[in-house]
Formats: sequence, structure tokens, C-alpha cells
Amino acid sequence: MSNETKDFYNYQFPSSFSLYDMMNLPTSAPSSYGNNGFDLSSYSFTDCLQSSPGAYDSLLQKNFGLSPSSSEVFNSSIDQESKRDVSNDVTGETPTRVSAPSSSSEADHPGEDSGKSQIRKRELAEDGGEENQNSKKVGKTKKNEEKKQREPRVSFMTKSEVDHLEDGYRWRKYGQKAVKNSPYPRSYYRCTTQKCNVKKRVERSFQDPTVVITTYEGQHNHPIPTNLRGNSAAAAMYSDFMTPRSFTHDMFRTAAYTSGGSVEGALDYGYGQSGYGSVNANPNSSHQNYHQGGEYELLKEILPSIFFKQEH
DNA sequence: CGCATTTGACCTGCGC
DNA sequence: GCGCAGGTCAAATGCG
Repeated sequence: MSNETKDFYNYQFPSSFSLYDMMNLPTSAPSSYGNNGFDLSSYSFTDCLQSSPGAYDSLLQKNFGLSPSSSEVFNSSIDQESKRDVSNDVTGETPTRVSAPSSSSEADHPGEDSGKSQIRKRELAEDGGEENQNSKKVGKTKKNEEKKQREPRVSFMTKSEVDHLEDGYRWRKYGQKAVKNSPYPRSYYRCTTQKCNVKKRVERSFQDPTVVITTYEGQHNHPIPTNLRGNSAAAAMYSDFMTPRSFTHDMFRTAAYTSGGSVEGALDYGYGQSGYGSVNANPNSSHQNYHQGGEYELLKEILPSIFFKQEH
């Protein structure tokens, strides 16, 4: 198979390049979106990904010269690929995707696994023993139920020096596994907020070690933590980009801070909140350099950092 | 001391 | 049925 990697390292982004263009939206705002046009404060990047397949086709054609087929970059159903999602992102055999959620298909193990695990833990706590038989039975029955509630997944490839990109939320690492055919391990994180079962996987592409693949699963049901220290850098970033009008900004957040599902939180709950002590806050990361470069510099720096692959 | 990380064991699904 | 790979658990350990 011949895979073609489409990167944006050398792409010249026009200064007028905006989300409007991306989404092929009318410059005159729909009334429902407020006075200033498209209201990103209520329309997250994730929403975009999930709701406008056609828009991305035209975006890609218009701005990147990609064929509609390459819109798979944005629209590929992660569900069908949840199996491949794990391995192929790493092996580089599937397009990088900023994926839409899916509602069917099996094989999205994490969601059900966690569900089953939690259930199993509960069962064990109550029943004491019989863990194997019990867990299997419970798992079987619960599995079907959980299937229906599969959480959406969003994957991003981001060029970054740090593995775990700061996104404003607190994460606790709960596992790490070696990835087949890759020298780089995959790390598993869970949102530390109670009752928020958002998870994310972070791994480094073995094809390009400078690329970090982040996959979010689920959506946060809470605001970005505000009462913690240590994330002043991220807080400053959010504050500086309060007006998400351009694709530049959005993709910046996406690439460097919110990376997908978390955009929900960033957009819905606002920016500029005080920082918090994320375990992954890294004020010395290259992202700060992006910030210092100004908006257009951000565009040039961040956007090219996201790779898209086209599968033939 | 509390919380986060590490890491080996375990579970599950899938392909052969 | 077996082996493999992905995903999760949880005790041990580290760190501020």
C-alpha cells in the first residue's frame, strides 16, 4: 500500500486563513451564532469535527489542495478504526485523523474495559471472591450495554517535544504499555476529576519521533480546574486567545493545549482562568516559544506541526 | 503525608 | 483453544 504523508511544514498559510474558510461558512453570521458571526464559544472544534463532514471536504480542497477522499483526515470514523486506531496510528498505516465520534461498531475496548473494570471492582468489593467467573459474566452482560454508550474519540498528531501536552485538565497516568512495532510506549491517562471518565492515550510516532499522537476518549463534564497552581503558562495562553476567531487560534489550542476533546472544555468553559497544578504543566516546553512568536507565528509554527496522512 | 507515577499482573477481544 | 496485543488494575515506589 502506498501511503502519502501530507504535512504542512512548508505550507504557506494566508493571513486571512480563518475558521470561516475552513468550515466554508458564510461570513455573514447566522443569527443563532450571534453578532460577530460564528460563535466558537459555543461551537467547539470537536463539534466541528463531528458535525460538518462536507465542510472539511471543501476546506481541504480549498485550502490544502487535498482531494475529498483525503477528508478522511478529518472525518474518518474512529469507531470503525478503533482497533486500527491503536496500532495503525503508530505504524503509520492509517491517516492521521481528527476523528468524529461513532456510534456503532465494536472494538472500542477502552470504554468498555474501564466500565467492566469498575464494575468488576465493585463486584469484587461486594462479593469478595469469584473474581474470574464473576468478572467475566458481568463483563459480558455489561459489555453490550456499554457498547451503546461508547465515548467519542478524537485523535491528534502533534509535533511536540513533550509527550503529554498540557491541555488545561488534570490527568493521572494509570498505565503504560509497549506498542508493537514501536520503540515508544503508549501512556494511558485518566481525568482526575471525580465522575469524569475522560481518558486519553499518548504515544509517540515511531515513524517520526517528534510527533506525539494523542487520543482523547469521552468528554469532560466539568470546567477546567481553576484552583490549582503551576499552570500559569497555559492559563496565560488561554487568556491571550480569548477571541477564537481564526483557525490559527483554534488549531493552536488543538495542537498545543487542548488536543481534541478537551477543546470542549476550553471553549465551553472559557479561558484565562487561573492555572492549576497539572502534573504535565511544562512551562519550559516549546509551546511557550510559539506563544512568544505572535499569532501569525503561531499559525506557522503550530499548524505545520499537525500531520495529515492520505491513504490510497 | 498525600498524591502521582511506575510496572508487573491480569483481563479481554480477536485472529489463526 | 491458543497466542498475541491492547487496555486496566493496584501494590510499590517516588516526590513535593
